[in-house]
Amino acid sequence: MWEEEIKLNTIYDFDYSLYRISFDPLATVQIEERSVSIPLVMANEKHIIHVQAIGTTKQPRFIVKSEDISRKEEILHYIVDLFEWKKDLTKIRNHFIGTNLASLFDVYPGTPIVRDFDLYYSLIKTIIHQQLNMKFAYVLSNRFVERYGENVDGVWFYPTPERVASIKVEDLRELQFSGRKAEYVIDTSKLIVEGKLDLDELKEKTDEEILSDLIKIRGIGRWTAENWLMFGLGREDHFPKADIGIQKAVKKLLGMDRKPTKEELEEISQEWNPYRSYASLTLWRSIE
DNA sequence: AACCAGGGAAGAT
DNA sequence: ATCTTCCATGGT
Repeated sequence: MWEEEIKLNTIYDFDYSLYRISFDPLATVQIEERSVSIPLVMANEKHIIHVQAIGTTKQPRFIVKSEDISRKEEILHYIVDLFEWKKDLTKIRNHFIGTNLASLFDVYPGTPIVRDFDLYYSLIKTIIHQQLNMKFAYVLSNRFVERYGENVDGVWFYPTPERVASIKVEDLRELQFSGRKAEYVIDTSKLIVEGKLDLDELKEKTDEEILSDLIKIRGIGRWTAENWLMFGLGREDHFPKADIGIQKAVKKLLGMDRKPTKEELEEISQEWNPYRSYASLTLWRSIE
């Protein structure tokens, strides 16, 4: 067992991270204790990492704990990367002073990109959630994880690509996946197992390269690819104009009586560059 | 009961 | 290239 205290030199609203993570009913978030237990597979070993906030948005401090002392540095590196504790959110908030999002960034300072714990999880979850309301989306996700994933000491480890590649469309139909969605999930997993899709390799490429690579895969469109860039990789400058939540938030922001058009979204997002992902996060947050 | 949901593919123009 | 239709199922 080891434990490390970490102090940040930026604003950072970790309670919002916990809130977002808790959208997933299978996530092990303790809101009162301000902590989360995170599953991490490293070199085929399963680790559980406990992260607890002990500071404030203005002065963020955390305690990170886990078991395996021999992996301490690697695990800390993963956590700092996952929660983006080296990003300067103060600078990013300042970028929005004087823009059309100034008031929202005033209400919600230090909103981080809340990244998914794992690249494969992020992609498959996004495919499963396509076109579904959040409630049913998580019902499907949970059935999927409970049937094909693994629970260790109360923490769920997401199904592996190998496991998912071996299941059949009918198996997922039983969980109330549509046939099409079942194909997308299984076939994408097969691509990964066969080495035709390497998410860790993709990570090194530019946003544009990743988008064009992912969109070639059946079942992955622009919305899914952009979501993966944001929530899988934490890329800073994406504005998912196709997302219904974003459209609603902009409609509310501008007091419109209809959804904004693509052109209008393009127009108002210009001044957010190069931090459009943070603008998107804050917009989503404004309607949650 | 009708329309929507943090879409995408395939077909039609 | 851009617009429509279909897919599939629960939520409101």
